[in-house]
Amino acid sequence: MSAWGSKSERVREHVLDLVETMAVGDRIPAERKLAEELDVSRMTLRGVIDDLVREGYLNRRHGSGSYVAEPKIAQPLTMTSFSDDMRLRGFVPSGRTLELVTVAAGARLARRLQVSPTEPVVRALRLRLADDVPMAIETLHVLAALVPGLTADDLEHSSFYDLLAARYGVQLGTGAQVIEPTVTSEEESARLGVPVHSPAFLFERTTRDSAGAVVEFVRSIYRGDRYQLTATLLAPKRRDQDRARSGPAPTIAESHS
Amino acid sequence: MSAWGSKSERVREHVLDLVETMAVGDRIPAERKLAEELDVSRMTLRGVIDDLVREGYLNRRHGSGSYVAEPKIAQPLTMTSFSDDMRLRGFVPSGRTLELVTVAAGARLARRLQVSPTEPVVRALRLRLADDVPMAIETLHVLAALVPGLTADDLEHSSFYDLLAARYGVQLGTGAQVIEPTVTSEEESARLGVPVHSPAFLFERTTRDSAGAVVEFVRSIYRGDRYQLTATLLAPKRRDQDRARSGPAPTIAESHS
DNA sequence: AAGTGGTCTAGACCACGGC
DNA sequence: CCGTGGTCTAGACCACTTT
Repeated sequence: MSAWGSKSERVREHVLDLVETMAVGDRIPAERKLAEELDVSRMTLRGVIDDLVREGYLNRRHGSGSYVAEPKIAQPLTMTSFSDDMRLRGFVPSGRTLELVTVAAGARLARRLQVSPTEPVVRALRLRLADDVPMAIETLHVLAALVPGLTADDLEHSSFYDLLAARYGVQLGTGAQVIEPTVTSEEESARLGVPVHSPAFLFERTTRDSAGAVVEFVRSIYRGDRYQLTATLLAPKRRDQDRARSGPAPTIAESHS
Repeated sequence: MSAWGSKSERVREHVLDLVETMAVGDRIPAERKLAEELDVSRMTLRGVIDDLVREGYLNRRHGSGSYVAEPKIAQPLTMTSFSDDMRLRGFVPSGRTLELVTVAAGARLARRLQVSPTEPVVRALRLRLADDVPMAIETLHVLAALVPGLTADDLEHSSFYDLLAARYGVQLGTGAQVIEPTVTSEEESARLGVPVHSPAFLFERTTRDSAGAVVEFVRSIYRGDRYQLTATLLAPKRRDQDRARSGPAPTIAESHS
């Protein structure tokens, strides 16, 4: 996976399109057949299918075939915005921008964003709703220089990550998110419509672009009565004895209760 | 990856051993060279290295080489027991079994374990400590028939998963873990040594064996002041337009604050 | 230019599932 | 039995990094 016009990319699109036209549980064509149809070697097709299986689109059954997977109840958490996440789960996302200001980063935030403390930073406070029910409060910090002309309206009507890509040409790389349990403050409780000191998740996310530069720092409070995390644990690959390192990483997913 | 004596398995062990003798940042031999040394094709070796990269042992640099990766600060969460997790992080794990009884499953638990409500079930209540500091309270449920002769002492001196494998011949498959934010009850607070209503994680884990049968149901309370979760988000694979499905799953890891 | 990983090929044989 | 996925091969050529 890398070059845009690579054979794998093209095959991936084809197979993904195919999967989307099929029903859950349907068997996709045999690898040898599909590879020939798409004019690639079987190994190339297998690489693509391997990815799709890993991503949860397909299941393999040795000796039987590859089948369109059940859409996960708990969708994997991707680096999408809240909006995309909610849509993925069948909710209508919306948001209200409670605050949108440009301020100097300050010491703490400057360290997070890896910039000078005097660097102008856009701080946006957003209430996030799913089906018009408050779900989370999000505080977004992003370099002002990176998003000239950003308005509250932008944030309410499109995914911030879409904006970053489409308008500002920022290609996202990896991100790290720390998750802690917390309880809501009075202000948070009022905004979320939950009792004070309700259990909640605190998410702190630092996102980088594909070059490794910090793009944003986001602090979110998710109400614990409507949000849960689901981790799928995989059996570790056997190793004759334990080492100082660990096995395969499990996946995590968000879901609603 | 599957058969025990497969070439990939053997190669994996070799490369993993090699990695462990090298320092972080060292470059491993070139693929062509290493493949020849291990008497496999380059493609086979690449498959193994792909896995190791995914698992965080190695980093690849196109045109340069593959390098021993920095041990992750936040180790990936594997299907290990609390004991192994703590050891992995440099703590000395210990535990006190507060209760070990055999009871009828009852309606709720029977559904979780997928057995009859009258089925005898071992319930163990354990206090988990890291460096002698209470870290979590764990309630373990497992079919009594699966673990004949299990004693409180067993649970204090060895990993339950090790026990399952070594003494009872249970091979673990996948597990699902739901994570919610909560606050500690008075009893939990007392046992963990934290103020009442402290933020905490509630973990509910259902583990299956390699055949898909439910092995255990575990409910754990982790104190939120000493435990946090870290999710590594991966950039989604590009798709010309958004579809009803999502991209690659991120990894999650536990770490201490 | 030389060396490295990235992609792809056109086969081969094995292991499992279902008819 | 046959069709399926699982593994593996011995190359080829491309793209990138380093010298």
